[in-house]
Amino acid sequence: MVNGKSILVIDDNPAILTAVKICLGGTFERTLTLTSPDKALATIAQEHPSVILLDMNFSLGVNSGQEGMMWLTAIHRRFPDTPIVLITAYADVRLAVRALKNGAADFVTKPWDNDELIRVLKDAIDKAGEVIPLEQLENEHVRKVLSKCEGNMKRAADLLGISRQTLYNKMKS
Amino acid sequence: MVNGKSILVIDDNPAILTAVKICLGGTFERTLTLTSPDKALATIAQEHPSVILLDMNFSLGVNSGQEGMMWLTAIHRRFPDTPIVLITAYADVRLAVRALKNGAADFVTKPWDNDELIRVLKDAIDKAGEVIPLEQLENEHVRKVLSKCEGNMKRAADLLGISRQTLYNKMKS
DNA sequence: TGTGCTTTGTCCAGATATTAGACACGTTTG
DNA sequence: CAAACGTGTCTAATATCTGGACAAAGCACA
Repeated sequence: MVNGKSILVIDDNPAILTAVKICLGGTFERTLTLTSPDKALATIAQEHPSVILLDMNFSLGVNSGQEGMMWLTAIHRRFPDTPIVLITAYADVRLAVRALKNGAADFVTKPWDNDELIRVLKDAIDKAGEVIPLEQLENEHVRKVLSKCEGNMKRAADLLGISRQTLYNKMKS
Repeated sequence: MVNGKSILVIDDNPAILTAVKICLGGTFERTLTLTSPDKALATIAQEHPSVILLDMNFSLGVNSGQEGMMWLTAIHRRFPDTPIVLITAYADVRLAVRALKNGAADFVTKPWDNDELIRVLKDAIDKAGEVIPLEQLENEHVRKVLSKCEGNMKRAADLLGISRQTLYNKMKS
């Protein structure tokens, strides 16, 4: 966990798994693979991969992506800190949108571009690693709510669950 | 602003504009339209629409969506509280992903389904209207960081920019 | 196995922030 | 106009945050 990044790739096609493994070998210290998401949760719990690359289409013939979406939500709920990048052969905008709304870090389509895949995975890890100081988070949220209330400090304070004076103080700084 | 929701539709095709206007007439109290995003910022500042429906492809022949993406970021930066739903004729997954990452509330493709469009727009408004109390936001963030630090409270407190004891207190509640 | 370094849980006392309440004043609204 | 509402400001009690300290526990590594 000190510095070497690891990745867990889940795809039911062993050929893809091999290809990805070779492609990512130079980037990640360890590349774990699974041909089925069944044991994904256990594997993640044990190995703590830095990022997960999850194929959306399992159970041959079912290409709606329901399967992958289900696993995405399951994994994301269990490990909200581990970024999940989805990959699918069926470029479906609606699916991609739904995936991102369900917590996916990114969404790429097959056939993929190696460099782009690596960039996407790195970005996902970087973004997941960022930690926003509490005060900054607070300030940003306060400003957002205040602007939504069109400057009405009383209402904003109310919505935020703090007193009006406290909101004053927070604005000064 | 009390209850009647308004929408601003930006599309360079007047026919689409008319179609959308009719489709949304029963849902929104006011439907504003623009055939070019040039005056979008001014219009938004003046009219405060509840949601914006923005077409991605202006300047005929340029279909990469760059134009729309530019306007998305510009509008989103200026009015972060106003949800922006993108619409495009060119179903491009990569574009959709980038749009969502750039702050779009949703992404739909032409031809659209009226009911779905209305649902998406309503969702966008609802989501934008939600206000999370400051304490809840704080707690969620603290727990996230703490789990990312694998329970190491000293490091978590450090990353959060608070003292270790304060983190203790926050955990108790 | 032992030695250092880090982390933990707990305490303290001073500094800072938050709170409810109050007040005069300006603005909105019916 | 009058009532209701928001603002800016103040106070005093309360709560929270902070740095510092301490022994004990955990861990890394020779």
